Amino acid sequence: MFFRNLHSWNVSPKEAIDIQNRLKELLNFNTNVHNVSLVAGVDLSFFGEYGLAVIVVLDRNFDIKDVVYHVQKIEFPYVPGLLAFREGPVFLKAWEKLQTEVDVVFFDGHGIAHPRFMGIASHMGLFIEKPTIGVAKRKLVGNYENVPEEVYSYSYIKYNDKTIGIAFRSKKKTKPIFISPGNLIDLQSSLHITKLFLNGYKLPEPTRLAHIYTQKLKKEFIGKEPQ
DNA sequence: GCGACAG
DNA sequence: ATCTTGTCGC
Repeated sequence: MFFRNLHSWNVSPKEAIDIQNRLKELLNFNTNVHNVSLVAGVDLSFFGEYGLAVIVVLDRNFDIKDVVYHVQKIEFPYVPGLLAFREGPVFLKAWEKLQTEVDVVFFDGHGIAHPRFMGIASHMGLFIEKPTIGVAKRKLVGNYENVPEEVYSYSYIKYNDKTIGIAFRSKKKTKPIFISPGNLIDLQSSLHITKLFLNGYKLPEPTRLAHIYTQKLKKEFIGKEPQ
């Protein structure tokens, strides 16, 4: 699949922050996402010096239509707020291998619910030029009021007087998940489409399945390839 | 200085 | 994310 390379990945943490501040001006949330038939879920696993990215494509019946993955060395350290610089390069290599056209892409991490509105879902959204949604298991920045215990209840995440996402109770007796738009989609649509792909678990099916593949493929890889 | 801190 | 088994609760 195609993607636009907006900058070099061989940068320092400080340069990465400058890039994020520059790219955030390119984000667009005024798009209407209609006819969502195929979506993709992205996740990564790690072993040794390597990272393994998986992209799973699903239809609205949760049937798997395609799966691609890519393994390569990880160059950037994990720094809260700079996740895209660690996982982005691996994801993009897997994205190049994808032959199936999708309507929306779910990422395991935040979209604009980020100190500079450039979480991995937003960052990758600018590269692949497709609607992206960030679904994280934990908060990065912002504040939100207590989310009622009732399923599907939610509260908005505020950061510097701006609404950046939603803390959403996706399953009974489970902590909320954090949903935020990446690029080319608005907050309400992000919530709506995420609900569309929930399948009885805390995390939406695209991301949940991508995670399962990421763990399974890693084990196969460790057993075959010499390290 | 202290607390927060995606994966 | 990853290192790792059982265990408490719904």
